[in-house]
Amino acid sequence: MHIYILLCLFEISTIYTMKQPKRVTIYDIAKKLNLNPSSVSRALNNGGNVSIATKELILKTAEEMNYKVNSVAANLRTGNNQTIGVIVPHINQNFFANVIAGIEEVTYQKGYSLVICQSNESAEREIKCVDTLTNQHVSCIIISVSADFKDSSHLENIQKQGIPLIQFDRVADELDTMKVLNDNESAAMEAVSHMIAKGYKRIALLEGPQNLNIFRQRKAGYLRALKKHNLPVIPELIMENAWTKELGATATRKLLKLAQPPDAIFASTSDFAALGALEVATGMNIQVPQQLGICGYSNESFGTIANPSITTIDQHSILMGKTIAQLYFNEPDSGISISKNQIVSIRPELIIRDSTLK
Amino acid sequence: MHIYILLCLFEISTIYTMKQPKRVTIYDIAKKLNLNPSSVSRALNNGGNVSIATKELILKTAEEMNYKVNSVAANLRTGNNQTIGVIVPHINQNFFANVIAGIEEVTYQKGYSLVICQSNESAEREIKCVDTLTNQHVSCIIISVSADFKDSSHLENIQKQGIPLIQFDRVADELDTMKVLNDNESAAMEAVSHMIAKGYKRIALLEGPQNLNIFRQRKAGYLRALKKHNLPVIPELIMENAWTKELGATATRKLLKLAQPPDAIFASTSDFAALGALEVATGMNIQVPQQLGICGYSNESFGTIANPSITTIDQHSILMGKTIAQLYFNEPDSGISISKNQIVSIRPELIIRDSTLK
DNA sequence: TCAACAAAAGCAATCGATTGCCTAAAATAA
DNA sequence: TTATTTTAGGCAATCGATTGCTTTTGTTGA
Repeated sequence: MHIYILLCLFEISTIYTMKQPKRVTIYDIAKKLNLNPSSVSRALNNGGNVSIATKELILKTAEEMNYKVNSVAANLRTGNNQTIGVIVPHINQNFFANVIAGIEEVTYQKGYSLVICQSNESAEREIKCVDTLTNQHVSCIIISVSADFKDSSHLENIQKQGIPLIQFDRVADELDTMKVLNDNESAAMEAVSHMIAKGYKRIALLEGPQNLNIFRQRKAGYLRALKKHNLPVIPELIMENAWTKELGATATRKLLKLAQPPDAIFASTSDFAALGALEVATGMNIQVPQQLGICGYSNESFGTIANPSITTIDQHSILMGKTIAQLYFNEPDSGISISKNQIVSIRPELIIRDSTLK
Repeated sequence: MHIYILLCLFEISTIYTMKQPKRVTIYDIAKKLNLNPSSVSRALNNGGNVSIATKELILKTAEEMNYKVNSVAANLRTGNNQTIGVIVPHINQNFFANVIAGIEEVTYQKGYSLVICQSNESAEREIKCVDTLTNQHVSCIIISVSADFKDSSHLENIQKQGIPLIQFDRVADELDTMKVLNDNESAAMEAVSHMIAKGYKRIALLEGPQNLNIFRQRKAGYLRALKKHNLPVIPELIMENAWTKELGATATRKLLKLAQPPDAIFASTSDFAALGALEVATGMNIQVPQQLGICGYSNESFGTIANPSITTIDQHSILMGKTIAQLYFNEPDSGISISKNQIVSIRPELIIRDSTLK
């Protein structure tokens, strides 16, 4: 009976030990070696004022005791936590996943880690993400705003807290921050000009939410191309909010039912919308590209697989991510650069495939 | 001249202020209200021992002074930082991006944030990621190991530090941790059985690196299906390391050149490999699915777009992510559950499309 | 052998929030 | 009115690493 109870207690203490194993600190190392914690700290950080002999002893003991630095404590003291926060609408969208991969590639080299948040296209949630990251005192916040974006006070607040802010792709234009952008207008203009050159004359536009700069810019590029080539702007060919495959399909159905249907569609929102358009056209026995040209945006992986393959615009997303991170590291210490409204523009690339080759 | 210098100093101090604006702490609030920091802390955390009047005053003042809690300091004191670390081979692969999105959905609800690392399929880098996360004292580490995975001492070390560890998809079988897995063997068996039922008799296997459990399991499922239906195992139809589109294409070319080529290919590695196979077959004027059946794995978005559409296996990746996070939150405090070798298995789903419909 | 100096190691404050314990004040009961 | 109990708020230690300053030890040169 006694033995049973003893075993029980032993069990409980084991569990407790498992839950909260006391982690080894520099104090433990110091005590073991009869040294002062400061010496241990200096040894571990390659600081001066430690003899080579004790330094090696400390390093060896730390290794033996399985010591791991507590970055939380170190960060509190030094005030710099090597962490960068990233806020995107969705982690699992190709473009954003690639940008993050690009950022990570650079930050990893520098020994920084990334904290990722997704806003789910909701402004409310975006604000919460910003709060989380500012509370954590991250070294920098990188953001592409949600579709639901309304006002930028939460972004201004980041700056007020003294945290460098880098916006990319979808940005609040009016805010004076570092920005890494695609030249959407030029890309759209190039795409539409290409279609005009191929002989398309009634080019429809599938546009995205106009509160986002990127969709405004793409529309501007579309309009500029028409103007340049003396083509009229036909309002009934401009379809609002067609930025998913389904919405793209719906918009295309409407377009193709017009008395004077378009002979081409520029799905400025995404390749998904372009795919929706393609499927609708194919379903109606309309020949692509002969009767209808289609151009997408974003260079999704399925673009080459579709039949016909889809002309699109590549945004160099991984490069974009790398550029963002480099922008931070090139000027990490200069307070003034933050206010200089530094903008880096990446030139997207038109990828011509079969869907516009009449 | 004096004025010039003064201006200069002013400039410099401005820059300095921008770089390191002193952030408002509870001490600032306490001083302003002639209170003790402890009261401020209690007021902000809804702790007791503060009158409603002072509490409201404190909250109002905190708001006015634009106070943001310093989570680093709070975490150091409480020892619990609401952060979960995730290590995956690549952030920008569909499957992993979706799993992360699933994890994030749950952790966000709980007020936790995610630190994401990618191992780039390198064991060395994976170890560094583990170090970073343990140093940060994250509350939990979630990992899917790299293709380069050799030994699991770094994972054991996570447990030694008392950090709960959840492995998913690609796991170190021998380690006693929580695991969330796909039932790869059953799924593979189901897929191959389906092909056999459709009349395919010489089914080739494109297999992945056998140091990864998932590829071993899929192979086992393939073998079990053959055995069950009394089909012989033909070694020359089993192709090693065919786990990208290119490698899948190369393997397929070899297979189709055999004296007795296969009449079906099970690309157990990915839809990409299946796509490679499909393109090679199409290029050789071999009819899919009439002359050659093809089945992939992972349900990539292009599966429906390919011609013919590709039969595949959906891994329910977002659900998997959610399950992982829930597993952590259901048992966050129970030391014993960690050692119970808790395994959750998610049943993948065979998605039959045209590429196997002879 | 001793002064002068350099190197090594110790001391103690600090970062900012949290929390157990204690005291003062207010509210209630006797 | 006094005794007793709540309630509000203050004090000080704590989490673990870092770092300026001081003290001790060791080395070099005279």
